[in-house]
Amino acid sequence: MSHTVGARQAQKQQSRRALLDAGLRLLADQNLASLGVREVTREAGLSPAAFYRHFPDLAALGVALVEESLASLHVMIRSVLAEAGGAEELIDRAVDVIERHVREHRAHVRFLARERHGGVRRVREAIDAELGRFAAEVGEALALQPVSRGWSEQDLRMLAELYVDHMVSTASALLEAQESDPARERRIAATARLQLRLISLGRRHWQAS
Amino acid sequence: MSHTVGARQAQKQQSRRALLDAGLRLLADQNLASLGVREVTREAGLSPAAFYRHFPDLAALGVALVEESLASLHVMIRSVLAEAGGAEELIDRAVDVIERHVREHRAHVRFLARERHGGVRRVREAIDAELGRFAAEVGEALALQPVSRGWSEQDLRMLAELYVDHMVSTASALLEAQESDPARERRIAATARLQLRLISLGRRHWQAS
DNA sequence: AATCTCGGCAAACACTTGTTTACTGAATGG
DNA sequence: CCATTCAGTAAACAAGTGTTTGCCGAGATT
Repeated sequence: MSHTVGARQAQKQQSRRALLDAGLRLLADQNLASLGVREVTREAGLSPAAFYRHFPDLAALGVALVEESLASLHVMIRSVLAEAGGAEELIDRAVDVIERHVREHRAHVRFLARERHGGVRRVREAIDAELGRFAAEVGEALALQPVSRGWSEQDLRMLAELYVDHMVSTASALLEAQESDPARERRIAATARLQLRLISLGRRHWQAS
Repeated sequence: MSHTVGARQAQKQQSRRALLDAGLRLLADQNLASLGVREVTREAGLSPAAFYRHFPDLAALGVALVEESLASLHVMIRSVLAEAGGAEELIDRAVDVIERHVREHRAHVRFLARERHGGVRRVREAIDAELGRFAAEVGEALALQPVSRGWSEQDLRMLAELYVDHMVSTASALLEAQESDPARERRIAATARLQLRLISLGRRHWQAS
């Protein structure tokens, strides 16, 4: 009758969260490949054996973190694409959203940047499968914009990938900037805006060349 | 009288090379942070203690690898910038050179991609200090091109960074493509060319907007 | 109320780890 | 040719590792 899932399951979820959080915390200055089961359980306040009640592997924990991290990223992307408007406002809004996202999900973003080319194959694959899906989504959104009239499927895809790659680069750069120099952060954001403006300029003259 | 540096030093250099090569080999599917001294020396055919005759740290070995990797990258960049020509030929040449570079220095490129956001601070810093220097160098080269007449310092810098980031993204993508799908490699190269063309288009209309 | 499920624990397994030690023996230099 | 330098070694150190085992005791189920 209650909408809760049972105290049993709730406690299990709590432990699972503790493990994920502990992992995320430790991965702030470490690689997934160099993480240890004992290390994680110690940080989470559980016994080593408890880990195996939740994940078979550390790689599995990594994949779970990928899903989490990309869920929030997904929300972010949609919120940028949803609002229509002139190119300039869209650019400003996109950069603002990225900036805020990095600030509010620092751990997740760092995790993605670090493990995207990291040493654990399954995690790597999970990440760029999902980034590919992002590009597809961005591509569909671009297709709806009037500027894209007459663009081929391939052209749209390459533009979408350019945007996604640019977003990733910018996020990575912001990550390191935000925790040291606050002025550096503004400089990076400004650069990103200029770059997006240049791309948008190229876009307007595509095929008209 | 002989131009050799002495059998003594030569043997030491040989061991050092063995360590670097062993490290590079192991880092093909591992992170620097998860690498072990014993692991490296075992792979190199030396005793564990021998390692400390060459490096104080594994991080130091990492930094040495960064220097190696970026030396070859540096040569590559110069070879792209040296040849003048129309925008189209320049783009084709740039992509070709990147493609070849990734094929011929797979281990180095993978190392850079992996450790750029990896878990070892000193290595991370070494890498992006050097990438910053690249951007500066590219910026200077761009300034000499006629298309850049009237561009501010800041604009040149942001364009250079856009190019460098794009190069890094492309190289990373090629890395994974080359060792699986050969058709995928061509698709990535084609996409990169399109993206560079779009950027170059934006460049021509900058400030003329 | 009795039974079952199952998340968590402590302990034990057999290794692997980084680093220091005292040493050996070949190239070096006077 | 004798003394020195020094790259490389084997052995030992304490400390950490992943994973399995049997067990407990609190929810869940009947």
